Amino acid sequence: MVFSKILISWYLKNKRDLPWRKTREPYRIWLSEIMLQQTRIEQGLPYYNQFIAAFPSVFDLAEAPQEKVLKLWQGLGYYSRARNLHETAKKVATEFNGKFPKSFKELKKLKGVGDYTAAAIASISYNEPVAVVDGNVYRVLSRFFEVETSINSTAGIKEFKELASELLDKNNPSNFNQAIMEFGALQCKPRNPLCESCPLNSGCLALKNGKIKELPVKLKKTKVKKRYFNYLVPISEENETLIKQRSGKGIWHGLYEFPLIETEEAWKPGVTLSEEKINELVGTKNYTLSLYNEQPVIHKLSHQHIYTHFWMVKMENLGVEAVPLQKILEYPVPVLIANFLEETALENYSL
DNA sequence: AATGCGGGGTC
DNA sequence: GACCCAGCATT
Repeated sequence: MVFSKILISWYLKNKRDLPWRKTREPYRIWLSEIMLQQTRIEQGLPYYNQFIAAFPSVFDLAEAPQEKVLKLWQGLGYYSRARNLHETAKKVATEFNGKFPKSFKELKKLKGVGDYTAAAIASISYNEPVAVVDGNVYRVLSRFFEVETSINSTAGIKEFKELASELLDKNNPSNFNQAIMEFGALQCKPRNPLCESCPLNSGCLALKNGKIKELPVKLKKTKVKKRYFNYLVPISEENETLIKQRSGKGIWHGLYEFPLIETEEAWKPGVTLSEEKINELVGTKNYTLSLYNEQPVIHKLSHQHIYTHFWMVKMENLGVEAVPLQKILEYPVPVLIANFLEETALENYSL
């Protein structure tokens, strides 16, 4: 039997019941694909449902304020996806009359839509015969064909794309693409794949040669950088605080946070913060400072470990940018801040 | 070609 | 602690 036939047959029997599998609407397929980039289905699923409920059409998404989009995205990570999502929605709504481009080539021009996502939308929504190559595909193909080319090398990317294209069932690109990904997620898992029950085990070269654990090959380890954050949590007698939107290229661009003092070194017991900087950030020298947590909260991201101290800063009043404590839960914030707000129930705070 | 970008799950 | 997840944009 042919590779593609076995996969599709396995898929039809084993596929999960997922909301984006009940439609071919490009809007819904696009939304699901953006959300699932580098994201597990279990993590993305509730976000998808909330987005569809809040924004049933691309026009609804286009018309929403950015803050509302980011708030719904809060906790999903890689926030540039949400910003690009919104920008693309506006473009599709206003320039394309709400219709998504109808080919791989045109889809790829949309912001946030790369090779994988364009292939996924084109094949699933329009039956265009273009093969997807995601982490699942790399794993399945590298194992079955015992390909040792690194999946994050230029040569590897090209080789796997060509291999996937050859194998693609051109009469059923939608099912083939979803089948190979679902197969990678459920059967040919990264760790402890289910080889005994695998419908492809008789032809799998890595299994035959004992190379399952070595494949796929991926070069370079990610090195983790340590950072030291001191958040000032201003609280005025009016029960107001300060919260600002992050900008620039770094993490959490577009999300809100308290005034931040980042240091090069870890905080040591007994050390306090520079009066000058506090004055600069909260706009007064008349404040009472108290450290909220002696033990740092360690927030772990893929490439950074952020050692965090929160400092309560009490003062009489804040400037025109002050935000009522009751409003802070409306802002999109990093999980690090959301956890702090959850723990302190700051919106109910009063002096 | 290399790097940065989140948060959560698994082992 | 290391690796991975329906990747992409930028440099």
